[in-house]
Amino acid sequence: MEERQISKAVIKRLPRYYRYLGEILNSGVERISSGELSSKMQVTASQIRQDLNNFGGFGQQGYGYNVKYLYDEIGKILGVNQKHSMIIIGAGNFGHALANYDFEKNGFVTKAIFDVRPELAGTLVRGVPVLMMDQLESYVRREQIEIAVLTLPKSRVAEVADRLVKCGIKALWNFAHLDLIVPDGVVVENVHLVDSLMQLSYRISHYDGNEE
Amino acid sequence: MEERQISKAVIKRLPRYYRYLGEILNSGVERISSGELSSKMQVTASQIRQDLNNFGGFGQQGYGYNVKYLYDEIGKILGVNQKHSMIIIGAGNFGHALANYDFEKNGFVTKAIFDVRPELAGTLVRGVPVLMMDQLESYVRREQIEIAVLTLPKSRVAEVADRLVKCGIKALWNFAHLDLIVPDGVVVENVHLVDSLMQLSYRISHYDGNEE
DNA sequence: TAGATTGTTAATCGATTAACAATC
DNA sequence: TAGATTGTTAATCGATTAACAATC
Repeated sequence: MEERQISKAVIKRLPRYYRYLGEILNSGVERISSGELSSKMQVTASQIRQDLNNFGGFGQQGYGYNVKYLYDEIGKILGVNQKHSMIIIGAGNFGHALANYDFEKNGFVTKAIFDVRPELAGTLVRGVPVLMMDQLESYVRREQIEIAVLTLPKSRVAEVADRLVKCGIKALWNFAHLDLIVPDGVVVENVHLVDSLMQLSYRISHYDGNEE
Repeated sequence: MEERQISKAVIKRLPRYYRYLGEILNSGVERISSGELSSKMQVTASQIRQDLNNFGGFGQQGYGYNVKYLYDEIGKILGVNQKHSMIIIGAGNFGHALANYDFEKNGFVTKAIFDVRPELAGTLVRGVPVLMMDQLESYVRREQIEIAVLTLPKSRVAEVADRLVKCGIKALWNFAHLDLIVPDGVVVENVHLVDSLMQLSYRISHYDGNEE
């Protein structure tokens, strides 16, 4: 499955390209040059061309890029052309918020929410059933769940992550404020909100202009 | 206010140093060398020393770093030694989740939540009052709010951001999936959950080992 | 064909790592 | 004093930008 190793910096920019191209597509524009896209996105045209050429030549000299085609290709690279089955662990405020978020248009389908509180058993959140933690392993195996969203208390995350890994989860989207240790082959993506807020705070006191 | 310009990469690592040092401090350890911290955090000792020396010499040759002192100093650099007043715009699921999150221990105090729905007026979320959007400007000015958390629909974010900027907000913590345009002097930090999920998806299909 | 714009190589810039003299 | 470990300079590595030949 391996093409040339792509740098983290490039991967991080892909969703942003995808978003802009989606908007441009919706506005009815058919083709775009790296120069035009560059001025819309505030990145260099050179970087756009370099980034895209990591994955192949999607453009055409003298013409530019076909917006629809490029959008679809980046979608494929990101894997959002496929369905990804997802469960949320923790039916707290955050779990609820994520269950109500519309990730489905990008292919991420939330199948169930897990919690320990018996009074939630069988209830629905936006049509998604809340199940009990003792059903976790059997459910993940049976439904071939790919992604688990971890929105449970820090103290319980490591143990739950272990259980998920043991029943073959592919990826953990971790909202707890700690670094998970997982075996090779399991992907972890962290959303450390506190870190984000601290960076904001840093920038308030050492003002240095915007944009990462 | 300007010391030497610090790179984004360094700033991004600071909250993680802060978190590890906090845990080490709690475990009762008094001093630590860059080498020890390096093996705990999976970064090079060289990077730790370089990063810290952007802000001054916090260590001592032959000894290492005093954990408590270093922890406090990084806290000061990040600005989490001070109180930051915060409002949340949008009392939806996400707004609720964030209002319930314990940011206060790091100095971020949520003062109010704003929404347009009249039926929410005067209600409380974890003791925080829900106010109506027509009171936004006067409240921000009167209470000298520093940070606004934007958890409202994409279509309304730009307009609200403008209003906040006009009444002197210092920073926007933006959860909407778009790039805000703000004047110089206002800080924007984005939390693009969809982008994070797409990176996860990319990494599932092009498995490449972990850690950013 | 002439003009435009890509794909790609080369140059530059910045960030990370290594090395080591300074010093506790 | 000898050993440890920092602070800092130098070397390396990687990412971004510039330049341009290829080509539609």
